[in-house]
Amino acid sequence: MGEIAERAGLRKASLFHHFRSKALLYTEVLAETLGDLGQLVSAVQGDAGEFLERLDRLSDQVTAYLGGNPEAARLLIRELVDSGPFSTREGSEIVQASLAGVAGLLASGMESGAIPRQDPLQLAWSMVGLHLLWFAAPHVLRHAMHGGIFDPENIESRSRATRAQVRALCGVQGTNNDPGET
Amino acid sequence: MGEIAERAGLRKASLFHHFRSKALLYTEVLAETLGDLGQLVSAVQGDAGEFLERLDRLSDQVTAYLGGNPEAARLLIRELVDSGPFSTREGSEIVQASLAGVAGLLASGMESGAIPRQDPLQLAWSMVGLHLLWFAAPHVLRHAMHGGIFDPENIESRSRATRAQVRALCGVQGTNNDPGET
DNA sequence: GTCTATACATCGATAGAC
DNA sequence: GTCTATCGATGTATAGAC
Repeated sequence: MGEIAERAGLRKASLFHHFRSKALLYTEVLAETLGDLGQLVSAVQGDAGEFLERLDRLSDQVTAYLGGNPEAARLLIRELVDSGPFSTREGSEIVQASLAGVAGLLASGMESGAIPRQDPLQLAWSMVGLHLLWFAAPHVLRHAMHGGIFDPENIESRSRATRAQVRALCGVQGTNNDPGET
Repeated sequence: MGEIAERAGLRKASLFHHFRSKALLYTEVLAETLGDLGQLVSAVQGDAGEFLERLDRLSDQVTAYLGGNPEAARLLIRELVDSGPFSTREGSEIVQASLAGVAGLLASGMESGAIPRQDPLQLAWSMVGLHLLWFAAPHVLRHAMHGGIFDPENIESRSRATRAQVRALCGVQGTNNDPGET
């Protein structure tokens, strides 16, 4: 809390005036991040159009969001692996709902024949991991990515790779190799 | 350190007799885990046989290891997303080497034509995420998996799904749906 | 090697002046 | 609303007896 206050340009006691506890501050930030991503899933679910197009759109938007909010992926992964307030309280339902949303989207793709039938939950969870972990470990990949993970050029490169990997993971054929599309 | 000492059946001061600092204890545990997994990769690299067979073997062995060591995946993910001692010191090279090992294995599969050409690093990292995150968030998936993630039956189920997902992620066709093999 | 006791620092949170 | 000052708890680590 001391460091947060310092970066915000005030003292620790003043920060406690705006957030009555550390847990409340944390919960507020996390809820916003989780809500943003959940909205991306909901939007794609309600959209019209081919399943694969919607899947690509979701991949792109998630990548853009995580790329534009460098703390988001780390924050989420830490909450998922540690048992934070969102896993013990009713916040757990939010996580479950988000995951079920992704699984439902994938299940609809299986029913329409766009992707092969498989366990939607395991597929959804692997997809979440695929998206999150890339942006959650900046220092591990900094050696290999010139300019760092959050460099706009590298985000664009990751966006293309993610789209292809998500399709491949779902079992869509012939789209794994980087297509010539710009 | 107090809780660790308690579980080990001695007092905190006695634990500090065996490990001179908390960081040294942590480093020792993490190095063992990282070494175990690195050895799995090295073994598969040196093996003979078809690429896809070796890839399946690696998937199975990694799943078995993570399933048999419930703290391993969480430990690794936390070290990767936080910047622990293994990211600032020369331990970073160990992580880089492990990742490069997986990337190298995948690159060899591309050269032999077993899988489509693509960025080996991005593919390797996504594969790492696919393996780790499943076993790193037990409480999130406990609702959906009866008996919990580490139930032997569920580990077996995850092993089949992982093998198929890894192949699919690499771009191998026609293996995504759970095959009839047992 | 293990213990009790304690030094020393940090952290979440509060009290009360301005 | 922000500040200084401080409480109380916790945590890493050490001292020294046994």
